[in-house]
Amino acid sequence: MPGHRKTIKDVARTLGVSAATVSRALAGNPRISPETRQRVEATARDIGYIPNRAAQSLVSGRGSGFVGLILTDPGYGREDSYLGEFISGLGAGLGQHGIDLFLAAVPETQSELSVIRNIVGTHRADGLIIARTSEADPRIEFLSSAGFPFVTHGRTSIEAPQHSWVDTDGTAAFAEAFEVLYALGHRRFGLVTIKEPMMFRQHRTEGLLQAIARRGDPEVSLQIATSPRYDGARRHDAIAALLSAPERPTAVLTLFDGLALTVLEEAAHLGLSVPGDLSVIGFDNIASSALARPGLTTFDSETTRSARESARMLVAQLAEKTRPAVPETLLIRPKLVLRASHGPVRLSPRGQTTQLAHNGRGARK
Amino acid sequence: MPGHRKTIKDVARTLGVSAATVSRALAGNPRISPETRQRVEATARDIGYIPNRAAQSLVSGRGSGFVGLILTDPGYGREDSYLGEFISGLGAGLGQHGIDLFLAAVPETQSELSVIRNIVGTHRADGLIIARTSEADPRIEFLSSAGFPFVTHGRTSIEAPQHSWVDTDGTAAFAEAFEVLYALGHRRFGLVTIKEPMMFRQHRTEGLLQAIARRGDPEVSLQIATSPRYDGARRHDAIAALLSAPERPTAVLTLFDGLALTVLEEAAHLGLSVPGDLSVIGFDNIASSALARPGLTTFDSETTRSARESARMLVAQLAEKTRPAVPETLLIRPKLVLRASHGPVRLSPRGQTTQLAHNGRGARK
DNA sequence: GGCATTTGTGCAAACGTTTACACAATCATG
DNA sequence: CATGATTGTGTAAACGTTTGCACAAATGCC
Repeated sequence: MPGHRKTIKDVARTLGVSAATVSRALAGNPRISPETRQRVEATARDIGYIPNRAAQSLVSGRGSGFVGLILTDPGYGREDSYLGEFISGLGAGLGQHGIDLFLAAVPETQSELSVIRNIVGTHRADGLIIARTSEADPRIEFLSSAGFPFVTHGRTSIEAPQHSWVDTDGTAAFAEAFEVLYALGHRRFGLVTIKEPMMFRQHRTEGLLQAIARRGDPEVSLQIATSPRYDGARRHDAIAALLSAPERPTAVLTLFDGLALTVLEEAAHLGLSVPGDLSVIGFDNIASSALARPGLTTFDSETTRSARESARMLVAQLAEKTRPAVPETLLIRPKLVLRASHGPVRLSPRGQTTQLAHNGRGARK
Repeated sequence: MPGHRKTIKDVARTLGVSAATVSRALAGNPRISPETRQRVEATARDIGYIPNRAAQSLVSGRGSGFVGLILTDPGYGREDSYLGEFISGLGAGLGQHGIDLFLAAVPETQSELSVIRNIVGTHRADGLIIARTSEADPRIEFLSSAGFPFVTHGRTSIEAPQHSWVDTDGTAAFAEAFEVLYALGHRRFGLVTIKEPMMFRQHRTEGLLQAIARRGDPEVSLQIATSPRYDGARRHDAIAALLSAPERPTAVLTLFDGLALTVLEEAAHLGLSVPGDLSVIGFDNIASSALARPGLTTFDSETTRSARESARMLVAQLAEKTRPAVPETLLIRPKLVLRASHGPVRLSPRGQTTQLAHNGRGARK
């Protein structure tokens, strides 16, 4: 059977030219006559020739045609649809350019960094997408020094960027949330945050603190509840404590919707009406937020769009031979999705507020 | 700079042996003395030698080390966390075997089948995972006839399998749901289903119909509401119609949780109490189901486990040279997650029920 | 019409591996 | 001590492609 895969030589033979000519014709080499190119392309298609990528990349050192995404976070996928949305966006952004997405799982026995090192070493991928950056991120340091193309979803520092990234402007969003609530009369604020040093934690928190400071209203107070990211029980406890404090906040911002939904639950549990007794604003606009009672006011973080843009940037980076002197960055402003979990403050009978130090950091309950 | 990538020759040179010896030693060829193997391995590690996969697969015809997953469904990722969970499971299952996952997006301009054909042609992947099978699935036909290794998540036919698959036993689950509700006194049932001819639709529906037929109680009736899968408005309409029928069902099964949540919403809208006036059971146990009010009784479909098993099967298939005569299959029995959306039927004042024809198919409203 | 230039093509080497075959050294056997 | 088996290693070809170099033919110029 001639079931064997067609090679460039087969094309050459049927056409009576050399393999070199076929190679050049297919590569669009200008030294091949247009007429020959035509004939080559036709026969290549006819006999079903498909270039052998292994051979190609062996000789030309050309990339693998893959862009990698590291699958690490065990909470990925379970809690929300972040991963699904992100991947959909990446796939769409890359597919247009004939690049495929390659997912590397991190086995329990290995560190994420070692997986990255392996990918870089083996050239398994031509570039990497790094999701969910944390505050001190060794991955980024390694990739930068290795000169490997990558784009992060999430910034790492406020300073001038050393690499390309796409991020959500959590700073602006949280400032906006504060202003909306302040305008509704709220003065006692709560923030539900996580222990883990993710960049988005830092940005969103700062957005809130800066907005409070900018306002400069001494009546504004802020109480902060912190819990581990994936520990449901601790999360409930922390939030319950926040809501049952004697001077409990009348408005609570949360780092992401999952936390806000828990606030909603705890509020119901404690007999607090939302938004009557308590306003709640989340972040991300996950599917459950629309279904919550009351519907959660939150920010749409446009994960899919971020992913598509990340893909675009990485592809652009791969196309250039050298790394761009000044990396491309994109800050996406999340849109406030108004639903029913926020409203004007209800004048409480015993309504005195805690003082706020002007450095912007509120008293910790 | 010696920044060039180390080759097998570098190892050979530093050791004073031939490249062939190094290759054999690293491959575990038994004709190499243990002592030499030791030395080779040591120096290889020392100088940081990483085999060039392109060269390897060029000469040995060995596979690419990738397993592909086709990203097609635009609803993927948005509605629930299926994609995220599935990918996490796949990654975990494959990572253990040093195989990587590769995601191919389907551009709007191309059909999924052409993408698959391309992957098979280019040997971009050694095997494929096909998710969410539909009732007449050309993908499966093509892959089967091409002799390409693959595993599907979801069956395609009830008959003896021609290929390996992992699936969720929706038939048994829906029968179980029916029995639970029947025991609680329900006789008027509703089913919310979708237009699209997915396999899981068929299996789950049949499970319910069979259970009804088995019961043989002429008092049992079934009304069916159908809507397009992703059309929220039509979905609401169809469900509202079902719930406001004069002889509306007292218990509603839905094909998946998304539909059940809509039932919950519509019930609230119509002033029906759940589970007092209406029992609802979903399928999949998505995150929102636990947060719904009342908590949704549903089945846990164990997506992650399915994915892990799919990966395992595919890896096993790849390891064998020939396709197994009798494909491996796995039917996972979903576990009923009892929450608060179902309960005993409330005796209605005007409680006569529709007759049920004995072929098991109920009257369509 | 001779010469330089342009244009199109072929030859052969190279990329980093694996592997069939050959061969040298060692060893047991008679 | 010759013989054959065993053991370990080297040689060289092959995988399918790209590309530097050479070269023949066609073209332009004086």
